[in-house]
Amino acid sequence: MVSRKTIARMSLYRRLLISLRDAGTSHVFSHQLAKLAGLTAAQVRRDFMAIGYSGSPTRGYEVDKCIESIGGFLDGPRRQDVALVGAGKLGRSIIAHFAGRRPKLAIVAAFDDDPARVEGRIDGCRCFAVEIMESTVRDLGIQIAIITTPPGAAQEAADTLVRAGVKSIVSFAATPLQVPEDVSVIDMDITAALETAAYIAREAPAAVAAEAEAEAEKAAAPLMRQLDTLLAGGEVRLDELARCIGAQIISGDTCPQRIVEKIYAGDRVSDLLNEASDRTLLVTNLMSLQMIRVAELMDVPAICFVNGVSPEPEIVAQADNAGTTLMVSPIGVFETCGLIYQSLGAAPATTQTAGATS
Amino acid sequence: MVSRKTIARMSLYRRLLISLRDAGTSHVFSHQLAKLAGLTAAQVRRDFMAIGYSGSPTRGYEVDKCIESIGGFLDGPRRQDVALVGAGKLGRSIIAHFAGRRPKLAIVAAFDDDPARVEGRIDGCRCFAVEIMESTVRDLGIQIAIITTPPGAAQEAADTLVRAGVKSIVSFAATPLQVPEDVSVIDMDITAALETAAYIAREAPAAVAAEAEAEAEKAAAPLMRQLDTLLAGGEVRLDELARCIGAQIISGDTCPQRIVEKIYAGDRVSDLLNEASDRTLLVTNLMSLQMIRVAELMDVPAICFVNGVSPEPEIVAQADNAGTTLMVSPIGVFETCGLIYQSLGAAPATTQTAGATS
DNA sequence: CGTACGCTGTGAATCACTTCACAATGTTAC
DNA sequence: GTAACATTGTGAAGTGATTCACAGCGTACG
Repeated sequence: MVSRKTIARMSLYRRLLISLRDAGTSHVFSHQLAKLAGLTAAQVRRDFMAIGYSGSPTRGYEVDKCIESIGGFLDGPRRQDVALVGAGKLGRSIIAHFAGRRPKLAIVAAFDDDPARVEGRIDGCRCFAVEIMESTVRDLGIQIAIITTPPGAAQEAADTLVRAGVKSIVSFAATPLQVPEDVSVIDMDITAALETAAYIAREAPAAVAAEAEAEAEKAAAPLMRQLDTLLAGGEVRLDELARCIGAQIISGDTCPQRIVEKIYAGDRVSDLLNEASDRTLLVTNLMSLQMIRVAELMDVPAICFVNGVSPEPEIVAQADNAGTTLMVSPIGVFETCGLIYQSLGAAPATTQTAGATS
Repeated sequence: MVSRKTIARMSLYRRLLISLRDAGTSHVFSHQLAKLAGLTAAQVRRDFMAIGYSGSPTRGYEVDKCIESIGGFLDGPRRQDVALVGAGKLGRSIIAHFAGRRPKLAIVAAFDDDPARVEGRIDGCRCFAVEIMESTVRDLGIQIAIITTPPGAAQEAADTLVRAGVKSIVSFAATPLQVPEDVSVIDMDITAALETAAYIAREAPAAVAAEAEAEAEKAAAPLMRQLDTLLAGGEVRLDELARCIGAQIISGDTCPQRIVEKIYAGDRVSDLLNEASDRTLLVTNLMSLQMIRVAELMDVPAICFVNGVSPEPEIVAQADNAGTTLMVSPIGVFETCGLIYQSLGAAPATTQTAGATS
């Protein structure tokens, strides 16, 4: 009833929503989620409609409730176990990827024909010989499998799995699998993906005026608001900007030449969600891990703390990890904004020193 | 003009055709190729139409010519180089997967932030530090990249790649990437794929009566889901243990002196897989053949049923066969565990009545 | 109290992709 | 030589997913 694509998007929404929740956001609008997911707002609303979750016209969607609703839809009432065939590098990296991630969905057994790999443990998942795969999978009642074998072994593995009662297979093998029609295969064809990428890279019709236009439109659209946004006409490099205000770059100095064309001063997460972009410098006096996370989420390239504080190592680490440049201005928000404003040269006044942790 | 899906299928067709050629086939009909690819004949014909390759109404498509035509469409005139960011297990397995595969499409450089990986060679592909990624990618004129970093680093990697001139990215990161619109991203979301598979496996029912039955059986199985793992420090012989709790040994009395140092109480097979060893006594109230098989698989020396049940002959036979000792305690799981615990002599509390499938 | 706003939910329209259906065509059988 | 056949190539129809566009609604603000 619900399409496969919608289901895949649900998985994505949930991950995004969890990030938002961890960042302290309680409500989110469809267009914000759409931006994060790289989709349209209408798409997001339709998808939520499909699982019967409703938001409020004024507040948007409640993050917690929404995560829960998606959970009720995606997760079954019981835990579902997964088997993996082919414990090579790819297989092992997938096991590692899921280890302890979703409690309701765990790769519990791996199978391989290489005796060297059998009987070992890979990230807490046991590896068995393929010979016992059919009986084991059947006995464990496993209905989901991942195939990461070489192409030659994939079909045979699939046949065995189907006999053992598997209903759904994710295949990374470079071979299309023939299965009965009550079994479904999700094909992750890496070769096809790369070759497609190559084609697109080559035939990309050198984006033209269309893009410039769209970009301009986008920049123009979400501007004016009563909040503390200082909009500069031009663009500035981060390192230049830091120099102007006498700020010290603490972290992420690998790319100080990133460009900034907008400044947001404050710490209201919800405003940040609306205003911030990958060209926004965030000036804030709230030094918290949460802030870094939100910045990361919104692709904000840099954060400027004020009053000469020294961020805790944990914060610096998180920023480093996220690739967010961190700088500290020796002066306050107001003065920092003022200085930046001045150095950017003119434009009327919208500068404000607002904030207060929502 | 040609859709992304069509391009991906081209890649697949070519691989299938190459297999056919290697098998000595010179001509192929659309319906044959369709069967191999898991598509319809009409689809195949349309796709070939898109690249302007024609077959003969009577002989079908000429394998050699067809491979050539697809090559002319998919491959560029020059070799296209590919960069890979994130040389973890997944990254390395992808490098290995493509090593020397397609002459026109080669992963020529990998990048990682772990110094331990830098400067090494992975299947003939050099690994560099991320710091030099932008300049290197630009200098090599690379337009295609694969991202296999952890989610936190993916966006930054993408930004750097875009700055370096990359036009097309294949991403395995669990984060949607924000890129300018002249750059395209092919998302291989493994998490979404697996969760989709799980959903399909679960909702797939409706097939047959047999399956409905199986479903019902399964629903009944995990009734007693609170698993209680009682971990004892010491070692005990099986026959001693049986005596302590007043259990009757039914089968496998050949080696009752086997040693037990751990007790697992419950019937969650997936937990069993992780918890059980050849020194674990399994206390369970689920008397099924399946349980015996799992025990056998894990080399569990003994199973203790509870509430004084009488196992069916079939079950006893299977246990005998497997050399698994079978005993029946006259009391319930909780009491059985308690008694054993006590008899093993204290140790503070590690008894848990945990579980409950959230 | 009323007006204006911005968001959600959703029918309808659009778009993208796949399948149908059949004329055109070369091959074989006789 | 021609009738029967199986297959291709393709316009047209169908199907499924996405986007548009707007009614309805709850809130904020005057």
